[in-house]
Amino acid sequence: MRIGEFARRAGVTARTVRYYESLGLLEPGERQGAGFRYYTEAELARLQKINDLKELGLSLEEIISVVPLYFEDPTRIRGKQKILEILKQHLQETDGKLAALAQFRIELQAKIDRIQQWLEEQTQREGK
Amino acid sequence: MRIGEFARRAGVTARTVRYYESLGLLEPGERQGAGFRYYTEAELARLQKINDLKELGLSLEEIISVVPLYFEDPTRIRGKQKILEILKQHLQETDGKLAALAQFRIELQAKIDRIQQWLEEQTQREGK
DNA sequence: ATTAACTTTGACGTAAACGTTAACTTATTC
DNA sequence: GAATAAGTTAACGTTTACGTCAAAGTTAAT
Repeated sequence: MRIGEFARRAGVTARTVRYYESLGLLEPGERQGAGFRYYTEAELARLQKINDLKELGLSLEEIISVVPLYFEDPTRIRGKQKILEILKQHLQETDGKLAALAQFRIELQAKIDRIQQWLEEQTQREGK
Repeated sequence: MRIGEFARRAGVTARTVRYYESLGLLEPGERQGAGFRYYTEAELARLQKINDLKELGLSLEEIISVVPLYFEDPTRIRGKQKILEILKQHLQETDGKLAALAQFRIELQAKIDRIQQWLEEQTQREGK
């Protein structure tokens, strides 16, 4: 498929796709005819995974180092020792974020409960 | 304390402090003498909470709406209904992120285990 | 053949979140 | 009192992640 359909199906713009290619996040799509890029379903899956990782708050630079793990045999990737270190660091950061987000959630819930309860008391006090 | 010490203790720069004040994230520090800002321990606590929320990936704009809840009686804050909606949305987004991060962690751990096991097999195969 | 839709590259613009610099004043230390 | 450190505002610079535009060409449908 061409870049417009590729981008649409992934929920991004063609500009984004060319930008990711320039970063090395996406392979240069196979060029045909007058230089048009053509993409495969496999490449679409990769772009969708990139989107997922972005949603997690990873920067594009971080995604560059992480995304190969989803589409290549990890044992065949170059520089495994280094990747192992990067992964462990990611894991540690992820654990920290999980804990912080869970705490944030508890605090949020408590405040929601408090405001909600107060509003209900106000409503009852108004005789409604 | 003055802005330099205030920033240092919070782990940010004076530029950041002035920027946050311009956004309304921080109260304008009390001015003395020739316009120097002076800050209190309470304001330091607020700045540290802002940092914590930033670490969670919230934008400064989002932090503006969330941070008052930590330092003011939620029932006394203006526009409670609206804040309740914002909080509920945050809670929903936080739950989504928690689930996604947990999944991401599982995937990361699995890949770490796989690479680690392969490396160990390599080492044993080398008779070392 | 015509036309609409799509593509290309390059480059400037935008937003968020500051960093850095300049010019000037004040506070602190010796 | 001099020297040094710290403070002020304003403004331009930087980075990340694109958006938008221009100019020109290609592809696909009719």
